[in-house]
Amino acid sequence: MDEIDQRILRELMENARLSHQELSDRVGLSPSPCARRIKKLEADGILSGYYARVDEAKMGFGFTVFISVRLDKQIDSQLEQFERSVRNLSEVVDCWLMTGSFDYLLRVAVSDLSEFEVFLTGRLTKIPGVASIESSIPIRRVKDQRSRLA
Amino acid sequence: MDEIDQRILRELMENARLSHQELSDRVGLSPSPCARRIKKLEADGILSGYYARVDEAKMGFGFTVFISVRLDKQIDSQLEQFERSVRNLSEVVDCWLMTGSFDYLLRVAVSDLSEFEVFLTGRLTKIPGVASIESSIPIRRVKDQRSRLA
DNA sequence: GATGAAACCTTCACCCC
DNA sequence: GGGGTGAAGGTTTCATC
Repeated sequence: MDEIDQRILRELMENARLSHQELSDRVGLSPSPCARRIKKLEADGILSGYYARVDEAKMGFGFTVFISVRLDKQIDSQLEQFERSVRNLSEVVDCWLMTGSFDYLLRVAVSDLSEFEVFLTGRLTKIPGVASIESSIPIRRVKDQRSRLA
Repeated sequence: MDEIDQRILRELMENARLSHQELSDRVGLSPSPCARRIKKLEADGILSGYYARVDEAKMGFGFTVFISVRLDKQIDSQLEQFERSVRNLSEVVDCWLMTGSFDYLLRVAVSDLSEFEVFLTGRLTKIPGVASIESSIPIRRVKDQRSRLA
């Protein structure tokens, strides 16, 4: 992992569709060593996938809410059930299990406040074991780097 | 935007490197109408980019911390200065401006607790106007869908 | 929405330092 | 060990139906 690998990662993080030829221009190498390095980064699991970004606002889900959830019991079976439910809820785009009070932190994408209410009362609070919920509404995203490089 | 467009988006969200041929097999179309639909989705801004994912743990930044930051004054110039600083801090991978108490919510990726301390005391608290900081440490990511489709 | 031809890109063996 | 070259095979693109 040298300076050139770093530059390759930086370029691909911004544009995964760059051809080896264009990439090789930008990092100062010819296409085939470039391709070889990419193959190695993939084999090592450092490059762990390529994905398209879909604009949430354009899809009609431009209203984001962060939700902290506490369960009434922190037993395995209840965590598993909650996590299974959350994975099946299309509104939940991100979810972390937190230390401390054994909360979950969720990022939810909906169309507006009224759809959020439907989600909250009709879906999230229906999951067994959900004890309390706290919502925070963001104004805008300031930075979205997706993962750290250096 | 019909069922086939949805399926194209779903496939590309999982694997942006799919060739038009393979994609066309999966959605039940031949390659060129497939390519035309992708072009249109890109032109409409629905497909807003293609990104490589870099494994944070493999890069040595497997320790994630969420931080809530409050500024002492919520005036424009101070928000701007804070946001400029945050964009320049490589440890900060995600940042949202929140409603309510005009906090920022940050996701920070570091190697371990000691690097986190360096970041906290050496960088974040050095930004002018930072009044209070609250850290939360996640155990693991339960869901990472990146954006909502349906 | 499908077909097919031209242009382009990726891949790999091989050579070089 | 790592970088360059070139040819074969596959992919994207576009006019056309």
